[in-house]
Amino acid sequence: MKSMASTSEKILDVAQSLIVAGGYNGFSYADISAAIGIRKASIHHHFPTKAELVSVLVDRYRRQAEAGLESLRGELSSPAEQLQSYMNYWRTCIRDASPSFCVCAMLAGEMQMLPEEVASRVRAYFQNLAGWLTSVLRAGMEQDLFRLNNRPEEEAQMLMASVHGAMLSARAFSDPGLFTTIVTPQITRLLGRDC
Amino acid sequence: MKSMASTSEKILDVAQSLIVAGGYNGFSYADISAAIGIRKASIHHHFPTKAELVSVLVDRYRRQAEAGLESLRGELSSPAEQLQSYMNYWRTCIRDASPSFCVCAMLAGEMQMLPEEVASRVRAYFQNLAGWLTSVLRAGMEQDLFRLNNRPEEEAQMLMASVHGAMLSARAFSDPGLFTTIVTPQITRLLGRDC
DNA sequence: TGCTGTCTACCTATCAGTAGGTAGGCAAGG
DNA sequence: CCTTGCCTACCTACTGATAGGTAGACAGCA
Repeated sequence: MKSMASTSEKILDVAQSLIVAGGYNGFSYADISAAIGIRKASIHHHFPTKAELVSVLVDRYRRQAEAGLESLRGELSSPAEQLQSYMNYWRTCIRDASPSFCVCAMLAGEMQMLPEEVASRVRAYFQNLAGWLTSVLRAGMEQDLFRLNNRPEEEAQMLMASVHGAMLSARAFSDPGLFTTIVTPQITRLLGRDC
Repeated sequence: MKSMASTSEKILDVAQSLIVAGGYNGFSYADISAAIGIRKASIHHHFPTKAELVSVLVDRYRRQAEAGLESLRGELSSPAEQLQSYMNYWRTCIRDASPSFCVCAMLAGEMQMLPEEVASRVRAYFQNLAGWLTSVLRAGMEQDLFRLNNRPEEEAQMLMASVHGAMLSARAFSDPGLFTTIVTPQITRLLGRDC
């Protein structure tokens, strides 16, 4: 009864963890094949080309993120809590699994040499996340929960950059706690504590 | 008289631009060979293994950064100007050459699958940069130029994450201006403008 | 003479991707 | 009921290209 995951979903799961560890060029069909115990050729049956596999993967990732963020907005009334909860998600990921990282932040670094079909989907993820953060910040501003020094779109970009940069630093220093150290004050700052 | 660069320096230069574009797994000896017009085997003469090449490259990169940051501290008396000037360096890089990125930020993402000799050097770069930023922030704080809400070490980490995250975003959105949009307010914030 | 840098020619391993075949499920038709 | 035909999922075996790396020859220069 456990793990009803289809083969193609297993392939995507493994590929995702491999991308998180080493990026687009950091994994091969052979790696996936070894991890889930089917032949290389069988993976090509599900995903004819690598670009297609990663495209599907990024689409799925964006949809999952979209759904997760949307449900945060539904379950938590306060924009401040929504923001905090988004940050907590990553804090937990990074604390529990050291190899944790945002798939799209990883791929964004390799943007220049990604197949266009993949690159455009990474852009879509960034746009999506920026949009969600913007609307949460705007809502918080209108409720006088946040005291923003810049336009919501800009503050959203700043926050997003902090989160991704914090992931990078946490990984560089092999220190999961560093993520919180970096991100928490950025959220605190928005809570009007500065005036 | 122009370009007295030795072959090994040319190799490192090309390798660096290739890493910036696609990371450790994103380039090969064949790529370098094609770019500077010598055979693959000749590159092995200068750098027997890829791990060694990248180790030397990161060492050189760290030394150059170290020297550059140190000279900023020598030439500019105000910590605020020093910080601004560090940020300007990257702003210019990113504006002028779209494929611009910090070598070590790139490699930090791949940390998990980097040869240990490379990984440790990437860590050294991050430590070095964090140290410089910390000391600049501390100096500015003591001169009452900065109004820090956190300890200088933490603010340094926050700033570093913002810079690297901003590079990522600028690349993801193919928008060099986004780097400034993200980083400038972070510096402004330190200038005590918030009270 | 011996060292430095480059070359040609090669190696083994792995890459993404293909060709062609097999086993089983399922549905239509006799 | 059972056969025919198609489908999905997987397989073995292979391709051409490329990966990082090596061996040994040769030319020029100290």
